[in-house]
Amino acid sequence: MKNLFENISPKNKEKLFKIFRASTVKFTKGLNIIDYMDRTNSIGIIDSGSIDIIQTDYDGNETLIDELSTNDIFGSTIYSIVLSDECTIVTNENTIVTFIDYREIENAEFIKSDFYITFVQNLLTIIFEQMSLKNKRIDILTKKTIRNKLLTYFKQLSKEQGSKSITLPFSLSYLAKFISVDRSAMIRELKYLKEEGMIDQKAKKIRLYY
Amino acid sequence: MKNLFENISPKNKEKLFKIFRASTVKFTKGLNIIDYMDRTNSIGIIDSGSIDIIQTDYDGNETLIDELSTNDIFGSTIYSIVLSDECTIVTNENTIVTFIDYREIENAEFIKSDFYITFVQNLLTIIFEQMSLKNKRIDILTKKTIRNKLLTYFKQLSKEQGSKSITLPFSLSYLAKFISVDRSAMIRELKYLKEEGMIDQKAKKIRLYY
DNA sequence: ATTCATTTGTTGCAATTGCAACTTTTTAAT
DNA sequence: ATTAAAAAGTTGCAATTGCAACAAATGAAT
Repeated sequence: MKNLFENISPKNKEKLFKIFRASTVKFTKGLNIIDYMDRTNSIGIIDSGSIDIIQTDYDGNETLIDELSTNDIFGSTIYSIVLSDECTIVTNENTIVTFIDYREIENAEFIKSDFYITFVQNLLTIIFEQMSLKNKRIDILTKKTIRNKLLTYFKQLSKEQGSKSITLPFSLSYLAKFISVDRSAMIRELKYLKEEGMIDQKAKKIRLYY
Repeated sequence: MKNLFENISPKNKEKLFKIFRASTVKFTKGLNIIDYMDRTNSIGIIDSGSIDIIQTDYDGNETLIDELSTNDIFGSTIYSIVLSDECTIVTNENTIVTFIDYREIENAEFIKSDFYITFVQNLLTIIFEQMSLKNKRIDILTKKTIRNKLLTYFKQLSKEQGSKSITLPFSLSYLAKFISVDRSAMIRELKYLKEEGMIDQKAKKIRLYY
């Protein structure tokens, strides 16, 4: 996976930081990042660690909007919901984030240097990757039954891993959140799939027979 | 909404077309676009009209993966599914598409001109918009009941339109597809919401009371 | 080694949903 | 104005799902 500053020397990285008013910040676990962000014009890219984006309703209910990890991008332009008042961005662990000022990408008429272009290209690559991930998730979420959601996800993994034997990148509990279904109902459905001989599954190892 | 060639003169637009091996193609209704695309490295941006992305399963079932319209972007980088063999991209109406060769964005070391940067900035803006749209849709799709999907969508619209009285941008039938639920079940749920006094709804006009 | 937390697995039950098969209304096309 | 084609709306019913309330297993931390 591409890094935002791939193929850019430390010296030029520093220049870019100045141009984009960028900063890399290390957060400890459990912090609310949102105060560190310029509320309207900055985007954050996670270098390492992970964060939760949580929305608090008018009636106090908390909804987990998204869980982000390495290379994920967040900011008002991307999550229009996010920077409204009812939103919290919390680190799940020690997390390093790079913030850049989005306006400077838009208004950088003066920059015609190689590293600027490299940077923008890197950014584009990361964003395309993100788009692809979101499309894949939508592909799953639009399926109407738990069974079809699971099968769609397994198919995606199988394609990525180039095999009918796949390994889940996360726990079953997390999978249930990812495909947005009740965990116990999902495990019940997995059982049915096993009984019908569609799959073999033991912990994170799954073999597809379809 | 921003156009890909916003603030770029016709002359420079032509130069960009050469650099990116771009072409703008007019398609009549019902055509399969996919043959016009370089299978691996080109992305298409819809200037006007609309297309369906359809996946055909191993057993012949057709699934509508996405319906795209003005400013939407498609291509192997974005829909990893798309350019596999089982995929068709069909125009719903007369449609104009601009294809650009993605490699040239990545390898354009030689270009340091203003219009190049403007172009990349426009592209970034469009992609950020797209990301935001996808996040919003995911926000809806992750809700577990039809009711919550509807309320989430209405809330989004209400925010965009700055009012508790909103106008749907498309038909109810399309809305059902968009939030991925059975149409008749959705209309039933709308009825309940009306009966409970949560909303008023007549055709595409909806008033929220929550 | 033991404790605590997380993850996995199970099941009954009520609520929600999709599906099918309709009718009615609205919109578009000649 | 007439016809055709979408869109909207209705309802019964079976299947799927979420929820709650558990028990068991696994993993991490001291």
